[in-house]
Amino acid sequence: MRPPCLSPRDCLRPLQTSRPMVSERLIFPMSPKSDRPVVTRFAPSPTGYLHIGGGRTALFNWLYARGRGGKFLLRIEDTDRERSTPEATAAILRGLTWLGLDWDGEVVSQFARKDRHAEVAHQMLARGTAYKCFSTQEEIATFRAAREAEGASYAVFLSPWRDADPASFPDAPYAIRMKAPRTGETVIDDSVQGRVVIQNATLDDMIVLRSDGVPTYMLAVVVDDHDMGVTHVIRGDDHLNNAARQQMVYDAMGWEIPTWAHIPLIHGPDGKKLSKRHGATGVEEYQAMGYPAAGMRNYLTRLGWAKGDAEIFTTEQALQMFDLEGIGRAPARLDFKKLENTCGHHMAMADDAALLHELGEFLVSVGKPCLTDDQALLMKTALTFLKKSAKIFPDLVDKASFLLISRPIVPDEQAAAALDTVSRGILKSLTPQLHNAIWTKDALEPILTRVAAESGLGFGKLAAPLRAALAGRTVTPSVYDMMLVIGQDESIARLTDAAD
RNA sequence: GGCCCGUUCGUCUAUCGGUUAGGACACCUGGUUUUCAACCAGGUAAGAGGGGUUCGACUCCCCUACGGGCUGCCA
Repeated sequence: MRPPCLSPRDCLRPLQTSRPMVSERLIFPMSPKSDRPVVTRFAPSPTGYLHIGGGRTALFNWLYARGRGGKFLLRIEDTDRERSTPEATAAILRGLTWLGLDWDGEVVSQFARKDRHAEVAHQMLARGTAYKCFSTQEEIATFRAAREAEGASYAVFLSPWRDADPASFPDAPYAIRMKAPRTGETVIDDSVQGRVVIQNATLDDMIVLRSDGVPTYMLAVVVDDHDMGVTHVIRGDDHLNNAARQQMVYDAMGWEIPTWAHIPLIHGPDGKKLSKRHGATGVEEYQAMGYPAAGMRNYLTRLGWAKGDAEIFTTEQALQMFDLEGIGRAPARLDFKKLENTCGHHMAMADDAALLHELGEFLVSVGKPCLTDDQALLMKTALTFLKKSAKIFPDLVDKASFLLISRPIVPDEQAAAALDTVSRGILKSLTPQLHNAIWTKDALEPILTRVAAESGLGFGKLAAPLRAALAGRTVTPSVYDMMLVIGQDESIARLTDAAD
């Protein structure tokens, strides 16, 4: 995977549009969009962090494009200067990177393209598909209030300037409004929602360029998506209604409409819109909670999408399977139990070296000390069995505590109880027999079994003090596994410590 | 208020007019075991409600209820 650039400052460059305004129609001369390579994009606003729902939207876009040999682009919708921050952009890039979603080309700054947006607004003016509107916000408010007073069920603002004679134009600031069709209907042919029909009468002439010359979001998305060659717009269904107005811009400019795919939002466990009170909403919080990225991807892919009974799959398999047809239309709820279970499968499937590496990243992300070289070595060996039962990283660290601690081992309350006088005596008789033992499970097993039998105990009774001595606690991995990992000398030393 | 979208086990979902409505998570029971897990086997559990259409509806249509979204010179 290509290392994505991490400095937002370096990344935010305007999209290279070498094509002059006259050549829009020539960008994809003859080929219908179905023949073109897929281009998708993720376009977050840098107002906070990467929301888990945004992460899933990005994932869907990434899977769809990459699974088809297409491109996945990233655009930061930073036109709201008040709310956009470079820190938020950095957080979004970090979140995507952690999820393993790499993007093609440079990150596009929407704000940096404002001149291009304004240019298109003026083109619309020239084409007669937009007009100058001199109405003030007060006039608009008055208009709406009047209509509502008349009992209108909805108040679509009708600008008096729509068909006004240019000779009557005052010398005043104006906004550019799209001249939207007043009658008929706009049909959104959506790959997820199906055929959605919007009555044009319910839509007003939206502003494409504000009176201060700043383009609006509605115009900017369309221009950017077009210029970036986006073929498939996969985004939250909160944009479904917007799609109708945006489609009008495509029509006004004679541009080819992309394939729409409006996916449902993610809800919290209680079915309400996912918010802070449900706990984690930011992707990075999930990283800090210790969910492995591969498990996270798998879970998020299955949340709102399905292909038969497929539940646990690798990213490569997801790339193969993912399609728009499998996306559901109802919002899905986050289920932490299932997330954890999915992560457990991925933990068990993971390559040891890769897992060790990701564990290191997890420790860094939560500000815990990195493993020492010695610990890492032991961990690498222990991973072969630890990963089978651990689900998330904190789980893994906890199960590995026996190799992270060092002598003298301080037993916890239960461990101390297990190391009573009788048990210590048994350990005392066991230790000498280990000095010359061959350090394999096959060789150790008969020794421990014999000692247990000689003490008149079942092996289970011997295991308790062994755990206490080796790990300082009573809940641990198998005693053989632990002894093999920490080695003969260390094992004997710990047993000797405990026996005294 | 208006418009748009949605509604299958507790949760994620399969089904694309005819199925004993399937799988996964969770839960319960049993097994295995060296503790906790993990693992294995089994079980409980669903078409929001009401009308149509049809020989036959979870599936198609309408209404209601509930949830969500949009309705800005925000994105």
